[in-house]
Amino acid sequence: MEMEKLVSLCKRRGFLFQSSEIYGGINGFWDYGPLGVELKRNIKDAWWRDMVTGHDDLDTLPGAPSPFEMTGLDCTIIMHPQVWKCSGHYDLFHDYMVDCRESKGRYRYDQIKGRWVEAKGKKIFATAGSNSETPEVDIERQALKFFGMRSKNADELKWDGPLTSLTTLDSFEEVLAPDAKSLGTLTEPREFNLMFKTTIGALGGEADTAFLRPETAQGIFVNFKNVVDSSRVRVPFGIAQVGKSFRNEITPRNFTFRSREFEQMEIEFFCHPDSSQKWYMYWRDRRYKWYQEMGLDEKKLILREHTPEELAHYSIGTADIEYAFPFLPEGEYGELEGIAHRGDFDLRSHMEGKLDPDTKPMTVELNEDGKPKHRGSGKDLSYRDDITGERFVPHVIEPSAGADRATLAFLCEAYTEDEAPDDKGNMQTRVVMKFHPRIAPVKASIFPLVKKDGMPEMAKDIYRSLKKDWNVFYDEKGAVGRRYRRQDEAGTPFCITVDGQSMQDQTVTIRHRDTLEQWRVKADDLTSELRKLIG
RNA sequence: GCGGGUGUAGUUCAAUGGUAGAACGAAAGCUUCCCAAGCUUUAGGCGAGGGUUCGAUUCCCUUCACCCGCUCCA
Repeated sequence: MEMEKLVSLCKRRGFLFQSSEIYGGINGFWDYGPLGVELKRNIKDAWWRDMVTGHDDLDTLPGAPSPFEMTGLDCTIIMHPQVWKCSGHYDLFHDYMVDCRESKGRYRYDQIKGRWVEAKGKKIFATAGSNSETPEVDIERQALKFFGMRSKNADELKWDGPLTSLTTLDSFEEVLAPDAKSLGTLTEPREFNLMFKTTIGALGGEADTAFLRPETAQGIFVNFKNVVDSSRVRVPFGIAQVGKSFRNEITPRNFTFRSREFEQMEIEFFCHPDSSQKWYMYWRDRRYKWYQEMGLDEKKLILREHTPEELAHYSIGTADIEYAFPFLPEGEYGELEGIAHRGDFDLRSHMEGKLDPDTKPMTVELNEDGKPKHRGSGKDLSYRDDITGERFVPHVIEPSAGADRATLAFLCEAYTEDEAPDDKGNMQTRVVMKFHPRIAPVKASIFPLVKKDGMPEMAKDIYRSLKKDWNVFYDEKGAVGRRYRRQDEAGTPFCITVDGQSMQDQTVTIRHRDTLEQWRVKADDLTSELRKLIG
């Protein structure tokens, strides 16, 4: 499927529009149209229903180590700035980048490593980029190439000092960039603010700077104690939240896949440290299955465990659920959801001050004065098990899903072109959005076969009665075949048609979107029939 | 942020230094007893700003957006 066809259908049928389009659009922001808003809401509702309100607290679910509880939360987008300092976002999101004028490459300032080296009477700082697995080797190769030397003469290179970061240099004059052939091609470090800044108060100055949240998760962590104190939940339990987040992506790309304003569906699941590994595996497998149950093709979906090098050391595991989006090259997948084992990093950071993830066991990161770099709340966020009497800081499993990415995946998955006969029996290309009935924007469309003989009246009655339970649509205009095809493009799974026989025996036909099959049911049974079909 | 490409109606496209056409789609009506192509009618557009010119949708500059590659993706 070509992506342009889907993008054009989304615009044409009102799934997705570019934000602020009449002003020329704005990069990285997208609006959901009349059909899109229903689709996305259905996805979010299905998630909330399946994970939270529909959750059975009493029994042990298949694959789960024990029964558990689920509850919800809805917190603000703007939070106390200290939240982002302790979460680590403040430091991580203020990356300095340098660009190479020669290679056009861009590098994280602090991740370029290099060594001073002298040969042929010239001293340079040879470097390797952050993606280099063998920086020492790459740096030597760079140096040899620059000096025009062969590798057998490598011992003529006079190294001065150990591998060090570019950040230790005052000037880039003598720097040989990772992919450059000449010296001094790097620009000055420039700050990239990956968090959106805003100002609190009409007169706010620098001291009143706040941030739009880059993830919903932190709101759950900072409310952990509130939820425990107010809701009688016991570990293990999860807190779910759906809401907007904001990231100043450097390059928004691929339709809505990488947007600057986006919506997340996140769970923070709190459990005992001893059982966290099992819970991690439980959530990973359960969430993977969920996408398949909602209609994503198993063959286009992978569960990718992060390699040990990708993991934060405090994490036992992180897995991505990834989908083979059509805009990606063959064999590549895009992340829909990440399931991360986060240990006690977050709760402890909000208690004690931002932890240094590179220490083991983790200790609070200190500044030059030996004080915490970012102070925590000082509040006790540990949990006491009333039955065992044990007190501990729970470990956290975080299934973090992108609502917009899920919506995009379902749109891509649904887009189908097949062949259907026209009124003369000739086969015609038919565009069908094959959404799972649960997420289809419109559940059913009701038509009078022709606009006379009492059919519209009966069809309208049916429309009104079904409207109480579902988003249904009524259409009496034009040829019925045209009306069917219009609903196919909207992804409506069922079309109900009132015909001549209906006037005699009060039955109507139901037409299935994917099979084109039709069968008759009593008009009075439509609600129960649809309930069966939609699930 | 860099390089390349593209911006004309809701969509897909055409033409032109003298203010734009088509197809499909949409709307209204007619017809129609089951899968978009029957009839009539209607609405709708040169991404934005500036310049050159008597005159710019067309040429030039800037900008914005989209696509591809690089970069980035905590």
